Amino acid sequence: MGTTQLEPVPEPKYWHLKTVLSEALDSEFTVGEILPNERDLAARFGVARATLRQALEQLELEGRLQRRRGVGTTVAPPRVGVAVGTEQEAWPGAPGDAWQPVDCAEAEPPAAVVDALRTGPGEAVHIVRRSRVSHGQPVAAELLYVPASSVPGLSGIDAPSGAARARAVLRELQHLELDGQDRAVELGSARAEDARELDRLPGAPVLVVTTRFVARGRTAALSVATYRADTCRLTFADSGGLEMDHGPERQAS
Amino acid sequence: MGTTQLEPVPEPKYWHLKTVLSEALDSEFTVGEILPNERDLAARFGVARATLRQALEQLELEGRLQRRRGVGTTVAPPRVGVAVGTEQEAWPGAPGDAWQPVDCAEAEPPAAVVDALRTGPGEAVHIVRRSRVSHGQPVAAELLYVPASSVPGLSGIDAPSGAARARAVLRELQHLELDGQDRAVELGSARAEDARELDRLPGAPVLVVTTRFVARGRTAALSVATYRADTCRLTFADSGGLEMDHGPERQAS
DNA sequence: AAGTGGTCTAGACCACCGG
DNA sequence: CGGTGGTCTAGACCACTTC
Repeated sequence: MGTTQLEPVPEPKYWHLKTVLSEALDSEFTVGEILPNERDLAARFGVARATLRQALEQLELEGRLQRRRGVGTTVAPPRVGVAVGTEQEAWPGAPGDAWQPVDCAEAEPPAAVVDALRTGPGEAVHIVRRSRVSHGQPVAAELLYVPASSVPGLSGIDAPSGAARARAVLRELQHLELDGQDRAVELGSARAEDARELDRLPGAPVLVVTTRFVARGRTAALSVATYRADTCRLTFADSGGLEMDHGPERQAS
Repeated sequence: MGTTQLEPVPEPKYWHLKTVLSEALDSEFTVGEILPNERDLAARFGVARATLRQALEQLELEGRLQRRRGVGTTVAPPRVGVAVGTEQEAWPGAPGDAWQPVDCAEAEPPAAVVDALRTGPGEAVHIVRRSRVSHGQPVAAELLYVPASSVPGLSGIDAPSGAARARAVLRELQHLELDGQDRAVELGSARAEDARELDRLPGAPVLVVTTRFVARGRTAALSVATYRADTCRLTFADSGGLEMDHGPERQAS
């Protein structure tokens, strides 16, 4: 038999470590349980803390772990399915949508939004902030950009402030006839402000869902929603109406 | 004026660095241009290489940079929009879909797939591998799980191998009437095999799109597609039919 | 105050790509 | 071969939570 060559091209330590930890999580830990601290774990596996952290970071990215400064590392529950685009053909703020208005300001939007809205440069829009909660945890923060021309009813009104004003903008939106909407999903990292609202550190990975609402051939509103990528699975019930109910759902591997 | 306190609660260096680099990318670099190497950049900013790398990692995650071992770091082009779920109500392999069959095997699927397919334990399924190319670059790898019961026409046939067999399975699928489909998107990290196919390192961030195809009240096929998260923006044209054509599209910030 | 995860350093070596 | 990004180390200090 001679010498058995275990790793002709050895895989990185952190990768192997991640696999080992992943299997341990499946077999020896229960949801919510706290792991030993990083220094102990690193010592136990005979690696530097930085290497151990590289493995933990990946597992957190995959939604297997949850880490909180000053507290510890815990086994994360399975990702929650969050419905996106179920209420087809409805404006934001339509009865029964999952969002809660937070406040509203009138300001000049960032350049990327100006592009999408095709508003003139320097033109102010209503910016409605909303948040979304699922299972008691905040899962998403949204910025909804509404050009003044989409909500003409608001022009002369003495604006209330905060959430009341946000609701007023949403109410006005419903008067328009919605022609359609399209949506894009991409990976991003949380801005400092979103991170605070999502109870994460700045730079945390998020799924950015951009939705364009079209009325009268124009983009009447633009929603940019950032979902916690570690805890959320975005679900799209395109048709057929069947619920996607597939248990713990590990990544097929 | 006294001493101006710049950072009462200083933000992390890597975060500040990322901002500085991001602005430099916008103003002083063009797509495809190569940046100075990491050791030089770190020295220029007066930080350790590890810290500089933390900033670069974030920028790569956001699709602003592209790094390749042995080559260097280049300014990435804007993310490509990849249509997902445009061809509503169509089986995989329907004429004109974006995927290219690679090969096909018959094997027992992972546990998570068994759950979703509701096949019995130990029951083998056809596993079709497909790949998707956009703008000359591979953007996604797919594993399509098809229970034998969904393609009865294949049972007695002497199976051809490789792509031909994959095409045969897809052809058989079209005979079923598709009742509906639902889809989920979540963040994952590339398995070693997918990473190779996507020209990335193992563990690279990917968007995992799971699609369940329903026929006769059962899940007749399950697709698990992993898209490069750094280069892809998944687009869903839910309705209205308007193209989403919003230029360079930075994250609204 | 004690303990946790988060940031940062300075250095080393490795795997890969190109000329 | 030289240069690049990728991995790994051993240590230090900081920010935060909890007791």
